[in-house]
Amino acid sequence: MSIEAVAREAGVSVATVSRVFNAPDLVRAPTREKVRQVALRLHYRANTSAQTLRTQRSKVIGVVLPTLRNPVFAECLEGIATTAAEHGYSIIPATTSYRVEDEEAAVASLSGRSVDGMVLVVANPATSPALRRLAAAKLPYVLAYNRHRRHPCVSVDNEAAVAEVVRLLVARGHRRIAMVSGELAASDRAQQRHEGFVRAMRECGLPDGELIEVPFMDHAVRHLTEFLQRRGHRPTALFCSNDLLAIRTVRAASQLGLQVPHDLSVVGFDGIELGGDLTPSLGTVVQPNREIGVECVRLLAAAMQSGTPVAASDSRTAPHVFREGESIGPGAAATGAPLTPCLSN
Amino acid sequence: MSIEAVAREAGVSVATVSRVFNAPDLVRAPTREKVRQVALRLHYRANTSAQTLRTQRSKVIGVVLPTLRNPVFAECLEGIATTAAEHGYSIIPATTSYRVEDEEAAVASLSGRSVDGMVLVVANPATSPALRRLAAAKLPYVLAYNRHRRHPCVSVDNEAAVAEVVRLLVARGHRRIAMVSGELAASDRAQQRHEGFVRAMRECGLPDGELIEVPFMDHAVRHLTEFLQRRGHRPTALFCSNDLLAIRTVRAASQLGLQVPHDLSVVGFDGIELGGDLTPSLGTVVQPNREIGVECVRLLAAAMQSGTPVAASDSRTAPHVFREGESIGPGAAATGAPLTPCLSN
DNA sequence: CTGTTAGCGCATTCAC
DNA sequence: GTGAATGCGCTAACAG
Repeated sequence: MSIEAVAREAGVSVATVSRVFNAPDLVRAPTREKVRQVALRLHYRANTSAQTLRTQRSKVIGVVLPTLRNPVFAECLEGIATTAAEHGYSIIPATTSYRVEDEEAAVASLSGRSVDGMVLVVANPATSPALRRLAAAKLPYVLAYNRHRRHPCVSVDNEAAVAEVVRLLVARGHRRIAMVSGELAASDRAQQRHEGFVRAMRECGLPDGELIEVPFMDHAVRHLTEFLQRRGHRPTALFCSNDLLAIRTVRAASQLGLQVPHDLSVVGFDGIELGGDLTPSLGTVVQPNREIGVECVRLLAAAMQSGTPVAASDSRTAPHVFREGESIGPGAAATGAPLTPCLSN
Repeated sequence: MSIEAVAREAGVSVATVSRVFNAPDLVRAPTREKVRQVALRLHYRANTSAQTLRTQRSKVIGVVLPTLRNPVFAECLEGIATTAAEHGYSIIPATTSYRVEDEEAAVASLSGRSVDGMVLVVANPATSPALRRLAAAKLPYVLAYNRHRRHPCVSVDNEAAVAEVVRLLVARGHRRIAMVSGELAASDRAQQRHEGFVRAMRECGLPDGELIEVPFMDHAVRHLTEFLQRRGHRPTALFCSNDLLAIRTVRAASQLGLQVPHDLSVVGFDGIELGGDLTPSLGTVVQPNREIGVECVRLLAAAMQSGTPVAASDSRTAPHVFREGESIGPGAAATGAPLTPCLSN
């Protein structure tokens, strides 16, 4: 089942067989058909390693992401995989568990696999050593979810999205709004969303919104339960930096006997598919997770085609949409207080 | 950064450089160190394609699964990826969207990538043409979640697990129990779980449990809503063939004003991580999804090491555990009716 | 212990 | 249009 076997069986040279698959036009139709037939009969499949070695192009895209346990990334990877396949690429995923050192290791490992390009979700593009390496290796790459002016990124406008959420909550009468987040230091997304939150609260003339930082996802429920218990003058709405956190926030509330949304409104961010099927359904900022993956691959494919790296200026801002959900109710402060100016936006 | 460059720079032959990385013991310590240092300085990374071409082993495991949008498979893939990495393998995943023809395509594509082995989740091992090919190609493979005596599988005992669920529901007073499933024809798991359901109901002396078949996951909620509405004498408990379905069942109930678990108990199957954080938390049969992936890779690694295919007799039954959840309440029929014999098991 | 050498399977000049 | 020959980078004999 090597090219040579096919050549022999078809009574032509290996070069001709190669041409039949890589440049059919250069081969006379009868010869071409003959070869194709023989190849089919012998179940011939070109050896990818040999092709890669010879052409120096592997037709493989490396994918680095934090974890598949967060549906956001699983959905995105699905988009990446599908689109890559459409373009004739395979993918090799590697997960980092949010560990920066693992980002480097993953990039190194994938480079060794001589991938043609990479899609990655890093903790923070500004400080990622993995990215320096990539750039140095002149390997085309695109970041997903990250957002940085010096790197090619596909992501939503986190700050704008959060601002919309805050305005919406305010419009519904909420005044005491707090934000729930994982460690801010852990990712640029968390920082940007928090940034947007702080700014939007200010613009709405509200006191600085409190930040509830949950260090470990595993302890989120306990952490949040304690917070909600401790606070005397409880927030009427919690904006969560991601859907997984939002789901846990709902649980924490319920464990204290608080009804969502009656006693507490909860908003998420990410738009994981499950969210809409939950009870109460999760109000959230929906990112087009699958499409983000798709777009990353498209950019990458174009770059790999032309042999040029993807430029930072090729970055795309993916559209986000707010999805209404039953987890959001009217604020207790529906006292007819005057609407703040920011609502006119 | 080829092996030759390193050899030249270190003043040794390429063979020595190769040995330093593949059989260090064969090289005198000083030489070894010298080479290592040079390699490090030159950022040398062995070219995987060349290695593959030469050794005929790619150190890659192909993974075929239905979708990453079901957390079950995402969790499993995470286990596969991690364990593969520990064994020095990369993975190339391919998704089939539950389409049998895509299973074949995926296997073909991965074979072309000359993977050393494969982990797959197929619709039905008994009828899968993809598996025939694999066996013919003498490529070692392991099935995850599938269960078939003629193939090496890692899976839980679906029938036994379902029987436990039924008994538990009966013990809590439920008598009218129905099962919710996707298309039975779509997978052996669905069939086995249904099989177990029917048998357990019978063993408990209950009338044949009704089956609610939901053809498309997307319409699950609507479908279930209609069912619950239509039925006069409604079941008091619904056993769902998987967690995604269970979540949607809860939603359908809630849309009709039914309280879970007060008016209806819902049990799932799969044990996706999210389930425990939902409100109400999801009672379900927990499969060790990550571990299933881990075990598949272990079996595969052993086989690839020894050059022998994985035998059907190497199949493992992964332990399942029932996770209690708030979605399960007492049956309305807590009338003090005598417990059925099957409860003594 | 180390060096020389022959392919692994293929794409791609360069002749014809 | 087609064939012969070269080498991609590496490992595994085999020689020394």
